[in-house]
Amino acid sequence: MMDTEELTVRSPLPKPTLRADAQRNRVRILDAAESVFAELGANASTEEVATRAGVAIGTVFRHFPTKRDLLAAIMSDLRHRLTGQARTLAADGDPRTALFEFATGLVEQATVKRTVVELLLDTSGGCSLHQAVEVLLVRAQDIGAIRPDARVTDVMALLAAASQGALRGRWDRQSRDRMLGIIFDGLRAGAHPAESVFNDTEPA
Amino acid sequence: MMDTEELTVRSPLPKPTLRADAQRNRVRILDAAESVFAELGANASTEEVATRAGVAIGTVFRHFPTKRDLLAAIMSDLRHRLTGQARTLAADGDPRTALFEFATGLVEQATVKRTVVELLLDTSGGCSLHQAVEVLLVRAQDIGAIRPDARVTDVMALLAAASQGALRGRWDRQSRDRMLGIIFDGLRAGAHPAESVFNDTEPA
Amino acid sequence: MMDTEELTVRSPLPKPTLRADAQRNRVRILDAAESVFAELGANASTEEVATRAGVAIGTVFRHFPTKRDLLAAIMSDLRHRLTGQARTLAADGDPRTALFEFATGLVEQATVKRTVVELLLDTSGGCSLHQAVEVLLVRAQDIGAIRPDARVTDVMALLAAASQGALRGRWDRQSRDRMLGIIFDGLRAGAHPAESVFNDTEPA
Amino acid sequence: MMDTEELTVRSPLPKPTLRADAQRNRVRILDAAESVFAELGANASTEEVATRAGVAIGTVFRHFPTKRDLLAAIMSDLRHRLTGQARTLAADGDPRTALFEFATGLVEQATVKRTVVELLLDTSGGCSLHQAVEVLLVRAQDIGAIRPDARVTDVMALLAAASQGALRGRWDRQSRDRMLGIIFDGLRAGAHPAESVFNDTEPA
DNA sequence: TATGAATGAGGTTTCATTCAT
DNA sequence: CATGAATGAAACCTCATTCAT
Repeated sequence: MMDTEELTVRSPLPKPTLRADAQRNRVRILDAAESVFAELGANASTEEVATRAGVAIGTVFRHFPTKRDLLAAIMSDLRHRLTGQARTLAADGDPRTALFEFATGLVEQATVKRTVVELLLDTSGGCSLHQAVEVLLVRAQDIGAIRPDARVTDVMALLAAASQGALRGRWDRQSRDRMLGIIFDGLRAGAHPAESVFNDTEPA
Repeated sequence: MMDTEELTVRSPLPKPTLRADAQRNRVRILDAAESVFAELGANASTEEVATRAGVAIGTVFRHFPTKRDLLAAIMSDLRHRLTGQARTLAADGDPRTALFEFATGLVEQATVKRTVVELLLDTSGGCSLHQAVEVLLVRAQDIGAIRPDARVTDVMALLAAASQGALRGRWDRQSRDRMLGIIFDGLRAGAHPAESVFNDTEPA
Repeated sequence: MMDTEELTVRSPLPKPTLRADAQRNRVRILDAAESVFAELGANASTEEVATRAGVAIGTVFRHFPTKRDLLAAIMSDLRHRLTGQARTLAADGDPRTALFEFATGLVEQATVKRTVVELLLDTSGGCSLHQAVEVLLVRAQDIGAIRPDARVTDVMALLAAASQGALRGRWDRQSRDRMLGIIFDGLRAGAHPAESVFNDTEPA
Repeated sequence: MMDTEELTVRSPLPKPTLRADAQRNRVRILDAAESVFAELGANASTEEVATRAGVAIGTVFRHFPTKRDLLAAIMSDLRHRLTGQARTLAADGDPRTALFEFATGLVEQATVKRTVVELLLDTSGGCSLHQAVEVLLVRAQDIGAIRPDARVTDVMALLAAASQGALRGRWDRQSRDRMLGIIFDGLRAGAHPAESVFNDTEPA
C-alpha cells in the first residue's frame, strides 16, 4: 500500500493551516528553489529563487527563515519523493530487479538535477530514504540477487557516483548504462546462489 | 624509469627562479590553501588561506592573481602527485593489481582531503592523471583482470564515489574496503577469461 | 512649447515607479555623488558617497550596480539639465545672444562643479546636449552672428576650456568674463556680414 | 641666447652627483613615467612605470619617494621643455606669430601626451612656463597683434582647451586648425591696429 | 644601490537577512 | 502577509609603500 503523501506534488503538511495564497507561494518557492539550486548549485542567490518564483525576497524569508532552511526543505522534499519511489518498488516490484530499477530512475533524474546528487552525498544516514532503499537491498540479498555484505551506505555512495557522472560529464545513455552495469555487477558479485528455493520473505 | 619530479612533495620549479623567501611563501600558501580548501571546501575565503599561511593577503594575490588561480594551482599540484603515483605503479606494480592499489591509496587520501574529491569530479578528461590511470586500466584489461568495456571515465567516477563516501561519511577502514571491494568486483565482472581456463568467477 | 521635464531639479521618473523611500534615497545618493565627485573628482570612493548620502554602502550599489553606473547617472542627469537650459534658450532667447548666454551660465556652474567640466570633456558627441547646443549654434550662424565654419565640437571644447579655468583657477567674475569675451570674439570673427551692410567687424 | 639646460634631454641637475648607473636609471624612469602617464593617465600604476623602465619597483621609489614626486618630476620636466620652446621662439621668432607657433606646437604634442594637458590645467601660475609664455604674449600685444586685455592665464586655459580636444576627440589636423583659428581670432579681436611704428617697448 | 617580495589599508562588489511600507 | 529597499559584514582584489635579500 502506498502513502498518499507521495501523490501530492509538494510537502504534504505545509504548516498548521496556511492561507491559500501563502500555501501557493510556498509551493512556488520550493519549485523555484529546486530548479535554481539544481542549475546553479547550492550557492546560487536567494534573490534568484525569489525572482524565479515570482515573489519578493521577503516572502522567501518569511517561509524559510534561513537559506539553510530553504535548502533543507527542498532536500527533504526530494527525499520524500525518492522515498516514495523506493517504497512503491518495494511494494510492487520484483525483488530481484527493484533496486536496479530504482537506481536507474535515480540516475536519470540526476542528469538534470544537481540537488539529487547533493542529497545522495548528504549521507547522514537513518533517514526515510535510506530506510526505503535498505528494504530494496535486503530483499534482493535475501533471494541471493545481491551480495550479502553490501550495505545501504555503499549503495547510496555508488549511486552518488553514477549520478555525479551523469550530472557533470553530460553522459549519454550508453555511458550511464555502462556505469550502472559495472555497479550492478559489483553488487551481484559474490551473491550466494540462492540455494534455497523456499526463500520468499522480507524483513522489516 | 621514473621521473624524479614525481617524488618531490611540491612542484619543484614553480617559476623562472623565484627568490628564496618567495619560494618558501609559495609553498606555505599552497599548503595552507590545500588544507583550508580540503576542510572548508572551495568557497573558503582567501583571507583564511593567508592567515593560515602566515602571510598577508596581498602576498597570496601576488602569487596567485585570482582565487581561481590558487584553486587551479593546488588542483594541478594534487593532480601531479596523483599522476606520479599512478605512473610509479604502472612502472613497478603488478598489472593485475596496480589499479586497485592506486584506487586504495587514492581513497585513503580522500579521507582527509576534500580537494581530492573535487579533483576527481572535475572530469574534464584528457589530463595527465586520466592518461596515467588509463595506462593502469588498459594493462589490467589486456591481461583479463578487468572487463574490456570499462572506460577510464567510469573508473574515475567510481573512485570519486568511494572518495566521497570516505570524506563525508567518516568511514572506517572496513567500510572503505567493502566499498572498494564492490567496485573492484564490478570492474572484474565479465573480464574475458584470458589465458587461464581456471577462471571461475563469472556472474550473469 | 517647452518640456516640463527639463524644469524639474532631478530626473522625475527614474524607474517604473519606485517606492517613496527608495525614490528619496535615489535622489540623496545622486546629490551626494554629485557633490563628492565635484569636489574630489571621479575617483573619490563610493563609500564617501554613501556616507554623505546618509545610507549604507549596499544601498548605493542597489541603485547603481557599478560605480561606473553611478557616474554615468549623474552625468546623464547633469546633461539633461544643461540640455533643458539650452532648449529653453533656443525657444525663448535671442538667437544672436542665446549661445553666449548659455555659455555664461554653464561656466558659472562649472565654478563649483567639477562634473560639469568632466561632462563637457566627454565629447562622445551625438548626445542630446550636443544637439541642443548645435541648435543654438546654427541659429546664430544663420543670422551671421557666428562664423559659419565653427562646429559644435569646437564650441564644446572651448566651453570646457573656460570651465576648466573657472574651476581650477578660482577665477573671479572679471577673469571669467574676459575669457568668455575672447572666445565669443573668436566665434564671431569671420561671421559673414549677413543682410546688414553696416557690419564692420572682420579681422584677418 | 639660450639656456644650456634646454639642450639636455632630461632634468639638467640630477641631484648632487649621482652614480652613473643611478643617473641612467633616473632618466629611464622619467621616460617610462612620461609615456605611461601620457597613455594611461595619472592613476596608472607605478609598477607599470617600473616595468616599462626596465627596473624594479624599489628603484622607482628610491629615486622618487612618492608617486606624487614622480608625477611632479615629469611635470616639471615637461614644463622645462615647453619653457625652452617658448624662450626659443621669444628669442628667434616673429613677435606677431610666435605665440601662435608655440600654441600650434603645443597642441601637436598634446595629441599624444595626456601629461601636456594635465600640465596646462595645473595653472598654479607664476612658474617659468607662464613667464615664458607671458613674454610671447606681451610682445604680440605690444605690436598690436593680440588684444591688450588678454592675460597669460587666459591663453593657457585656451591652449588647454585645444589640447583637451586634441587628446580626447582624436581630432584630425583640420579640426585642430579650425579650433586654433577660432582661438587666435578671439585673441586678435580688438587688438589696437598698432598705429604707431615707433611702438617698441613697455611691458606690464 | 638595486631588487622584487611582502605588506595592508582601502576600494568595489555581493548577498543573506531585516524591517519599514 | 507580501513587498522590496536598506543593511552591513565579508569577499575579492589593487597598489602605494616598505624592507629583507
